[in-house]
Parts: sequence; structure tokens; C-alpha cells
Amino acid sequence: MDTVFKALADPTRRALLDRLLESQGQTLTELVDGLGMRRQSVAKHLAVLEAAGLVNCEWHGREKLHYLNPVPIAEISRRWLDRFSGPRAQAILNLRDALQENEHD
Amino acid sequence: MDTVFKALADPTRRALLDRLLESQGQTLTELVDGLGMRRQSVAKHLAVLEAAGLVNCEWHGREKLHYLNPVPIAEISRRWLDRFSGPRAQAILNLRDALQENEHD
DNA sequence: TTGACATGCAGCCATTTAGCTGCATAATAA
DNA sequence: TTATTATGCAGCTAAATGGCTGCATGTCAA
Repeated sequence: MDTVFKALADPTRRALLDRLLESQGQTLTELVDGLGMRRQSVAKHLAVLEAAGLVNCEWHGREKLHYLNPVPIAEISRRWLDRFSGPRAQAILNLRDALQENEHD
Repeated sequence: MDTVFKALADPTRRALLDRLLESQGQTLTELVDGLGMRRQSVAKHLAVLEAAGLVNCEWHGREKLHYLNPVPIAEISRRWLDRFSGPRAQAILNLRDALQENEHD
């Protein structure tokens, strides 16, 4: 579980998860695009995500397809984070949402 | 939000949040106990948690009391993590829970 | 078969991090 | 007042991190 938290700590890696959530089965070179970073750096980040179990891979010829695995995230959410967000925190967030609504008038 | 993720990435800091969840308003010297680490190191960790908004402090004489603030955790849970844990991940976790139940027979 | 393309592996370097020590300051207690 | 206690601040060091380059390997297409 520590590896999951550490994997989520980097903004580039969170961006990669976002990208994979949009469309799964992307290849490394596809994922490199738009990150402003060398291929090898992105490969390292993907390796970290894979080691944490957040991304599963499947080889297709010379292409490595990347798939998002939501289970570890759901797990830390349920087994760790949920203990902290009691009804009080929820209420505050609901209030904040309501205020944001009014801002959009 | 990046500071929150980074703050949660360290096991010592997560342990501190656990301790504060058990009993709020603890002082630094109380929190040091059991961590096997110098006071100054723990103080640094608490400073990181405070900068991320996860911990609020209140001075009482020469004592600094620490309180857990669950809002940032609830926020990343709702605005970020929840998008990833769809019904499929939930189902897998439920199944896993059921299997663990049987293990305890 | 050969050239182009997708990826991996090894290593370099600067920055950050997480622990530490030593000393300073402020508040309580004797 | 003086000693003790709670904390802060500055700085050191080793290790981890995140970017890079260069080269190797394996697959597809002409």
C-alpha cells in the first residue's frame, strides 16, 4: 500500500492515470505525447505505476499496451481514507460545493 | 492538492494522522513517543502535514496542540480517487472481503 | 534482407527528502 | 529567580527521486 501512495505522489504519474482513464490500452509513445518529457522518463513513471499495481500491461508484438487497474485506488480509499472523512468533512465539502454553484451565477 | 498527495506518501506521516485520528489535540512530545525517531524529525513531518492543511495547530502556553483536518482527504477522495473506483473495482473488493471472511473459519 | 520503429537497460546529474546534531527561545515549576 | 520542559531554527549527510543521454534489442514493413 505504501507503493500505491508513493506512486500517486507524483503529478506526472497522476496525469498518466488520468490519460489511461480516458482511453485504455495506450502505448508508451502515445502516452509520451503532451507530457513534455523524454520517452525514457515516462517509461520510468509507468514502471512505478506498474509496480504499484495501478497499471497492467499487455504485449502486442512490439507494442506494450497499458491498462488502468482501479482496484488499488479503491482499496486505499476504502481501507484508509474513508476512516478520515467523517460526516463533518462531508458537510463542509457539500457547503463548499453549494458556494461554488452560486459563484457560477 | 499536490502537497496533500505528497504528504500522504510517507508512512511516518500516515502513522501520525492515524494517531491524531485516535486522539486529537496531542502535543509534539506525545506524538514522538513510539515512532523511534528524534523530536526534530517528527516536527518536520508535522510541518509538512500542516502545510498540506491536513493538520491544524493551536498554541496553549508552551504546548502546540495538533488537530486532524479531514477535509483535504475527503476532497481528494471525492474529486480525484472516486473517478477511478468504478462498480467493477468495488465488486472485486467485495469479493476479496468475502474470501477473507472464509479464511477466518 | 534491411531500415525504421517501439521499447528496454545502464548510467549520469541535480534536486529533494528524511533522518540527524547543536543551539536558541519561551513558558512553566520549584 | 532558576532549573526544567516544549518547541523552533539552522545546517549536515546519505539516500531516494526525477530528469536526461547513449546504446541494445526485438518487431514490423518495404
